[in-house]
Amino acid sequence: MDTLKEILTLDSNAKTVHFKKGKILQSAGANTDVSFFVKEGLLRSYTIDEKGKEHIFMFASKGWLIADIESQEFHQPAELFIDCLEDSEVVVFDKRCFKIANLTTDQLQRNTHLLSRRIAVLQRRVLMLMSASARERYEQFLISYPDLPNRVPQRMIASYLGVTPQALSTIRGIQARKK
Amino acid sequence: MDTLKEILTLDSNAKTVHFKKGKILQSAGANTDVSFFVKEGLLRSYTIDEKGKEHIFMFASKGWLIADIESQEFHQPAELFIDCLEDSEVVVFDKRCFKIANLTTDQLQRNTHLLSRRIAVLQRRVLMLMSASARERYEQFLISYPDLPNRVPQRMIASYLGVTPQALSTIRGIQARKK
DNA sequence: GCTATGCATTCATGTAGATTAACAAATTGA
DNA sequence: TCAATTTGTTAATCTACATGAATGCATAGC
Repeated sequence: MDTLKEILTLDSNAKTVHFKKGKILQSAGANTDVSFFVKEGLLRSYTIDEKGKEHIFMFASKGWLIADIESQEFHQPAELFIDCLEDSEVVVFDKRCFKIANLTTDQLQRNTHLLSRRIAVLQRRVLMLMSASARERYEQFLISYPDLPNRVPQRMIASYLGVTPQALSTIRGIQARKK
Repeated sequence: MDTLKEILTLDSNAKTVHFKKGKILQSAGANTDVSFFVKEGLLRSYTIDEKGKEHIFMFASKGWLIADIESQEFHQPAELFIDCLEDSEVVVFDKRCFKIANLTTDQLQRNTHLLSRRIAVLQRRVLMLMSASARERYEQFLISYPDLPNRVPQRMIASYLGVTPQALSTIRGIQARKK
């Protein structure tokens, strides 16, 4: 929970807030002046395309940061929605607290490491989306996030994987029959 | 070119090397103790899947860093190949130079910004792969990287987009006829 | 300069996964 | 507690894109 300690020391305005399941914390089109740190519970970020279809970009459980980094970096309105999949305790803090000049070297280093790991996860995600079949992506997902299938509806896992709920159901059916 | 200056002051072993087009700088399976900064020319990183098919992860032209961040972060053998698409001048430096304790705050901050932008680019890439058709991804690519079509063979653009060269050719044929 | 290899295009066919729909089971809410 | 909604499953059809193959051009190597 080092990240949490840092945030609290960095941004005196950061506050822990309790949100109910279903609460929308950020909507596409809004400005993106805050980020979220999950103390307890489960959040997700997602887009809605022109056809009204949801595409889940990431899940964030205990200990994770979640934010629309693309929009923050390019100073544009949010592209992602962020909402609660469970009742959650969330630290809401100003994204700029990571850019204040008087961060300690230690804090910046730890931050660098967090960002690098996020890049690593995204690198894998891109390569999987480009080269692996839906079944392979699902199997990899189960290994990477073994607790999520118990916590989120299957259709959201499908959305994260980039397939329809029907396709994922079929994959699971085939796998179950193989045993 | 601030990045270059930083690298040279940080890693006294960093050296500029000239490579010929086609030169492979890193192979999958090798250890990943170095990163590459492109002073001039064009590099790319890519995987080769079980069927022997290439999937281009990124292009790096003048001013870009390229490395297998996933493998570096998780201390695993490289998953990506890196090679030269043009005769190139490249600064080869130890990745650990970014982790040395005595970086200045300013250097770390600039590094943080570089990493954030990379995340931003990857976020967009993931969302595109999940929600956009091949044609839409191609049109977006032309906007984001207008110079690349003149510098790399079309089949590599197809590989970056996650489609076959034939599919991209068909898309271009349709677009040309529409005009 | 000529051959060989690689590249882009086009077409015929195959297929993973989307779409649509119908139904059963689980969850939610008054 | 019971109706209403959401979720997961299965199946029939459709479609974007893959695969494989043939052809014409460009490029590179000898």
